[in-house]
Amino acid sequence: MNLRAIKPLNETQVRILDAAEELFMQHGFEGASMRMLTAKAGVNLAAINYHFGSKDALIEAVFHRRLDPMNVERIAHLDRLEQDAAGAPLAAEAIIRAFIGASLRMIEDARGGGRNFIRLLGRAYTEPAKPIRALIGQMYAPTMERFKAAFVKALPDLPKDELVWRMHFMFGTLAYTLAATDTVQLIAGAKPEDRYDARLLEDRLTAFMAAGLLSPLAGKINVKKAA
Amino acid sequence: MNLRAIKPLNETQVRILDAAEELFMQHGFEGASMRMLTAKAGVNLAAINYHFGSKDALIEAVFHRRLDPMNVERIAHLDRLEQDAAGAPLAAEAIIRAFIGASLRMIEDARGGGRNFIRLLGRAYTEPAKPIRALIGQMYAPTMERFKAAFVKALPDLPKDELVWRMHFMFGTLAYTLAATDTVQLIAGAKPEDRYDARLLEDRLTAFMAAGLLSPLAGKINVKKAA
DNA sequence: GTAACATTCAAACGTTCGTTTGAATACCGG
DNA sequence: CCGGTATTCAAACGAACGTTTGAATGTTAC
Repeated sequence: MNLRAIKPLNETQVRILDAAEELFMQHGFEGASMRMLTAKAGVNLAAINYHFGSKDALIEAVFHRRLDPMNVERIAHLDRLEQDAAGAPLAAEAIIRAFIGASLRMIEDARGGGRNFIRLLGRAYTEPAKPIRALIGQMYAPTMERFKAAFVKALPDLPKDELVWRMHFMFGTLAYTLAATDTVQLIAGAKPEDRYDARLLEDRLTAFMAAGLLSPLAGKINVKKAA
Repeated sequence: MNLRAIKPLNETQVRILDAAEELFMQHGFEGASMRMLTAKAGVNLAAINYHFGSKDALIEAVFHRRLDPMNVERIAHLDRLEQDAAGAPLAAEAIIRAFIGASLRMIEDARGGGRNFIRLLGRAYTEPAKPIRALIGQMYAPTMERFKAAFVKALPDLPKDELVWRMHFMFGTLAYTLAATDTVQLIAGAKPEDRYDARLLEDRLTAFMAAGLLSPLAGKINVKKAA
């Protein structure tokens, strides 16, 4: 699908990618300048252009390094589930966990850059710059198709456009939860320390999403074109 | 609560705010330059600094113009519901509608700038720049407290920290849905034209959120500190 | 050891950024 | 009609932006 990971990264490239992950997360893609990035990485200003070509290409590389393996893992997980089920329909909760588990496990990578990337990713979904949204979109498209097919099989009675909407809502819930840093504190006395208890968060997210996905049809909804 | 709306806006200020709403939504706060903004508004480059003081102050003004009345409306709606109920507990769906209705109704303001603002708002929740997140946070804090109290009364059996998490998830679902422009098309053959059928979208969102909010406790979740 | 290549480095490139200035014009109470 | 305030305007400010350059340094192969 992508031929990018075939050439291994040297140390300088890794340092740049790690710095970019953190600074893009903190300041956004435009807000993090080449000088900030190279200073944080401890490399020369010209190193990014030398190793990646341009700032935009660096942004691409940041996403490819983490997102490609993440989506591979998601699909592999789903394949395994279906194989074990041997034709029987999967539980919606299991499909949801196959999708969100890859993200949440990376959050536990506390000292590595994984957590930075996950929060960056949550923000990228609503990034204004078109090229970035397009990049994210094309990186996710095959995974989304795969999971949509799995949901269709698991929920044969749910109309397709209703499913699309509910997948959209689920995706939003996940994206926002990953991106949000201090918004929980808005609502109440937050305990940021257990936001990153990935196991607990996965349970809560799965319960919320599954309930929304399986909620009964209102009946009214399907008359939209009959009027 | 805020003393900003007391001085009426002249035409130049309104033109600037409208242009800012659209360009901030399309390009982000850093991506939309003073020259772009003033050109779109049809005013001189110096007009923003003259009328608002700085670009950052303009950003603040953009949010205050729409968000303050929106939160006033939300709380008024909730007050009315509780008054009509005369002490009886409210349905969770009704509280949810009181919150999301104000946003969704503004989407229907098709030719006005309301739709632009709503999509901008959806993005601002995950904005990297700290001052902007802080601004949004303090503008929302009282409303959040008010709605949290309403949910507590409506769902007395739901543990408080569980409620906070579910409110967080609901907020994310809404924010992402408002911000998303073409991400739905990721999932399947999307029909962007009915994304802005606010009535239908409100039904779908309410059903999804209410199901998540009311989903049964997994039991396991509460053992987190007992272990 | 030296030629060939890869990488790092300091410096500068032209452009665009947000903001400021001071003169020109519009508006308005007397 | 005039004096004073409010607004608009063209021009310029210094700073920061992403990128390029060419020399210096490291690395590898023979």
